[in-house]
Amino acid sequence: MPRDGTITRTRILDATLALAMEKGLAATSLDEIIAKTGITKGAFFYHFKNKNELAITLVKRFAEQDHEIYKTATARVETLSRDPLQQVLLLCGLGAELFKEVPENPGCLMASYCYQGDLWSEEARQVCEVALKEWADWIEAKLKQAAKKTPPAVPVDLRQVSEMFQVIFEGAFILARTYNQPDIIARQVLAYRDMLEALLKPAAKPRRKASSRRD
Amino acid sequence: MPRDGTITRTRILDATLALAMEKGLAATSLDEIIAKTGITKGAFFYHFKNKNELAITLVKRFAEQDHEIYKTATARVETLSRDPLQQVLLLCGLGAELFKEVPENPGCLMASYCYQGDLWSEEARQVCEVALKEWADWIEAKLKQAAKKTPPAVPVDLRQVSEMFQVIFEGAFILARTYNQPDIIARQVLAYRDMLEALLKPAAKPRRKASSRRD
DNA sequence: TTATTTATACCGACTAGTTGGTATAACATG
DNA sequence: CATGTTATACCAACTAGTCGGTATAAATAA
Repeated sequence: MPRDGTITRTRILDATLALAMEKGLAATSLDEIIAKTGITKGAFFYHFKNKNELAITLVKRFAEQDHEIYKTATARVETLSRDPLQQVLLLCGLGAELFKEVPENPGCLMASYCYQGDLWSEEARQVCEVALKEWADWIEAKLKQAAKKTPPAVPVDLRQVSEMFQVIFEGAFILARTYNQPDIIARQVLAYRDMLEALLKPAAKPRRKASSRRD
Repeated sequence: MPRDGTITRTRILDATLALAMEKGLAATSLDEIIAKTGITKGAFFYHFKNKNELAITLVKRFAEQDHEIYKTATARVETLSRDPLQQVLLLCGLGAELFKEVPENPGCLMASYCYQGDLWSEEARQVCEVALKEWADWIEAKLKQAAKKTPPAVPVDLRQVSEMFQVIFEGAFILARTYNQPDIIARQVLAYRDMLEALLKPAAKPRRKASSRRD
């Protein structure tokens, strides 16, 4: 076996992700990608048959990493609490924590693709849809359990409330960039958490466990 | 004065907006723009000195139109109700109504620019920031009035809750595109409205609101 | 052992077409 | 006419993608 090509391949993907987050993949030329990776045209086209295949590969990897985060995060909150509402609230807390330490260019590759038609193939769309829906499905199940115990004071579509979890992230990324203020992401997720709590927590029953609350 | 160039100018902007929403401005060539407008290169460069100036002009127009919507919408809800919370809830209702009839490519030009670094100049950023903040400012003022009358059951950052209005829209645009399901925009705004109501509306039963939270 | 084969990994000059942008002449209208 | 508006022709730089060739290292064979 010759030199290990997967290293180069990974470096291409990493470089491309960084550039895509910074300026969008559509506006990123292959020359920039190979320059940042430190390889040549030939090497690039050995690993990817064209730019579009690179785009698909990149978003698939992004979705896989998202899936890993989903699995570990949900598993973790399910061990931290037995109450479904608390589990969701904790998940929000974890999400906020993830964006406490601010990444260089906070954003979502899927959202980036959304607004760049060339990359938004049906294949990429489906990958993203699946990746997003698993979060909403999990949250919805939890919220419905919670609502059974303590029905919300106003009639509300719990599916939408669940999908709002993703909506908050995607929207917050955009505001973070527009305001040049990355901490808005964590703040928004926490605000969403608090609104969830107001919507679904038991009214005045003294059976409340002390949950540590950040300041 | 000879022929009226403002017509051509407007047609250029309209064509560009449509293309930018569909595939992103970075991936849209001037040739496509002039083809869609039905003019030639010469006419284009008479009206705009380069592509970047077109981008700035377009986002400024977008922000102006947004400002008009803001003015009429807030004025309208302020006549429809005297209660600040109801005004905000009505504003959400209006927002949902706007996206009931689905536009061809639901989305926000500002968000599109966000993810395409070339266009995201500091000038464009500031235009967007101002446009977005006036909504949040108005909502925040209303929610603070409402919270004075009926404090929320959980401690919550009302500034974040106000900015969430924009966050919901921006995030919902992305989910609408990802799910290929444009009605998610209206649904999300309505879910946000319902959560607002749960957070701030006077309790049906005039019970005591002892929010004793020891941290 | 050593020579040969084979498959993977990579290089960099090249091409055909596209890009944003310019130069300049023609046209319209007061 | 003069000024504002549009058209044609063109360019230099850049684009994605190709192609012939090279380097590496393991497997095989002498």
